Amino acid sequence: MPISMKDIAKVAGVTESTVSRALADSPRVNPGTRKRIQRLAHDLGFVPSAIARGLAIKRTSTLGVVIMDIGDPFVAKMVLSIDRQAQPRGYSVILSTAGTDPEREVSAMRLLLQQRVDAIIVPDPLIADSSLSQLQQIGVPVVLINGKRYPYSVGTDSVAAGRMAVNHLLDLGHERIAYIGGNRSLDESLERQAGYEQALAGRGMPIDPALIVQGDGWVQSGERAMKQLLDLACPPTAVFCFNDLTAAGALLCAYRAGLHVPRDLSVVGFDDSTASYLVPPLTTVSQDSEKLAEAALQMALGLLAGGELPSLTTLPAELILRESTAPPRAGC
Amino acid sequence: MPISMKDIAKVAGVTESTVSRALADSPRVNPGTRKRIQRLAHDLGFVPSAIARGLAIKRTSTLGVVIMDIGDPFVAKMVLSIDRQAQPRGYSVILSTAGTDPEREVSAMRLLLQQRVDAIIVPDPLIADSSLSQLQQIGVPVVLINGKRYPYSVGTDSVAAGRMAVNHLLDLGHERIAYIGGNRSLDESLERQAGYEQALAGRGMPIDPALIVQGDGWVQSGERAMKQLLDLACPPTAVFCFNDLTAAGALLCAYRAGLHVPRDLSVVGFDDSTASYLVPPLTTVSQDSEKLAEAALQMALGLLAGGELPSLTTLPAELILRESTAPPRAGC
DNA sequence: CTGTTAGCGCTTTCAC
DNA sequence: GTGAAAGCGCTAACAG
Repeated sequence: MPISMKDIAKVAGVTESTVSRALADSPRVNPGTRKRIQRLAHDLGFVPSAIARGLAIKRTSTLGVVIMDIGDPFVAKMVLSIDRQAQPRGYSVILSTAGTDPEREVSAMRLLLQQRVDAIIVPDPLIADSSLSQLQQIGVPVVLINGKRYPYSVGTDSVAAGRMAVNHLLDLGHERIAYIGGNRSLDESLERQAGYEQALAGRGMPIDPALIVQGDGWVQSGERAMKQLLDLACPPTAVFCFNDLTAAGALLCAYRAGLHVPRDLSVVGFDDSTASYLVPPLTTVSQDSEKLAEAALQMALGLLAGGELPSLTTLPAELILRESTAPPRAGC
Repeated sequence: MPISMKDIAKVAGVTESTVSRALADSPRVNPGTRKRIQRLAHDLGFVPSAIARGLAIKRTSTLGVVIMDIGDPFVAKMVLSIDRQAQPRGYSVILSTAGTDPEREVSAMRLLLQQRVDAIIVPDPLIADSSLSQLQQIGVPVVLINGKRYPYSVGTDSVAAGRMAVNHLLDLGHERIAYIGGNRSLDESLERQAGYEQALAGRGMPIDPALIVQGDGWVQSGERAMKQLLDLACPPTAVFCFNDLTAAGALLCAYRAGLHVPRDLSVVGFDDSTASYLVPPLTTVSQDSEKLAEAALQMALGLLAGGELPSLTTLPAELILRESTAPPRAGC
């Protein structure tokens, strides 16, 4: 069994409270004894019990993160970023995977509540509208990342991001630009699509429904969707994808069709999760996971402290130009 | 404040212990009252405090996972798998990122100990030899994934895996096969390299030091290493890479050099983390993260229960044939 | 079957 | 500057 403050107290010939104070660097303890106790604690290999402390002060310095367990690289990146941001603030991250069932997202939170996490962060939530209201009653602050239907959320400005991506393609001279959506985080997909439509509208270009096809955020669906697009009488010369995985699928489809990217087809992804690994390296819209994590944390801790409600925080996205986009070769 | 057993007890007109028993489905309580209390607890929205429970029984049903925070997709996959395996066993996962500094790996563990995790799992450890001994003294079971220098570890049989990968290339008729290593998990890289050498030796082929080049496990290093190999007077016709990221770099390099994979160059990766997204889809050695996680958990929980020391568990790897390997086109 | 009591390891008034 | 005492929410003997 690990040694406790009581043990230290005994050895130091003081009482437990003094040890507690000394270890907390309280000014209300003689500097001499403080030093002595701290040394002693160190020498004895004392490891304070965060859970006992948590019980006593009713805060655990612990953060819950809920994800569906699908291996979305962007989500993985977010988790790591959240942890990296939490650590210096003295917070530990407890993970809870929910699977793809939206119902389970709430039960995953319940698990975290048992651990008495101080707050909960949910990247790319799949939350049903019906559950949204519950979040407020849950007892601890809940902050969503990219879940704009909920008051407390931080997210990328996906509409602007979509516009930016498509404007880039328009600037290159493309006239038939497709969008492959994803249902992974439906709101997000719709926003990106809105940006797509706005960009086209901005140039007075028509929106061809045949050029909008839904995938599910995975490679395979991207491949399938792209195939469908290429089979069109007048196929697109460029495609904007819901995320990098979808774009990877599009790339693969082009490869199999013997098309060269970007010469014959331009593709742009989203997330910058996997984009730089691909051949060719993918032009993509980058969401800064580090900044998102930081904003989410600040909001969560702000809510904890009972601060003013900053409500929704929106971060800009950045278009990363790589090698998957170029001027179109030919119209149809 | 969340409601407690005491609250329930008051409402139910019984004592706290009865509530505790009822909620634990203890047989030592009247089925009638048990039911009643359980309903009551549910209706009151009772969320048991895992930390109080942990304090009392000295087990938290909590698992620590230490990773360096680099975004290795394989590690991310492992974390998710561990969590997925832990959940049904009633365990929660607490994450602790250590950065790339091996020293911090141990301090990350100290953090987890504060949370009184029941056991610690470390995927792809970077642990210095000097720290290894400390792990045993840490007070809770520590099991490493792919860290064979430590008694308690589970891992892929990387030597066999390397052999398998290279034998595949040999079977295709390749005679100049390179290995691009990684320092990410050095032991692992050396084992994979050993497998490479054994396979060559098995066919009576010489080992050309010029064909072995070290990377660092990242895409860029793979690209750089591949370039170096292609610049050889007599370049390899196939390359076996430390991991998929390295292989992605090799792919990229080939692309830039105008080489077609697999026609002009065969490449095989390792991990199956990112392999299926690539163009062309990568032939790779798959480590089953789910099985690794399961084995690690079993070992950890076994140690916790004071069971027999299963010591090192080795799992087989599987070669996944995709589209990045083919017979060589020409010798040099 | 249920209540009483003590205690897990720490913090925090309130006195001295 | 330090000690004594109570309590955080739960479990676990030990009685009855």
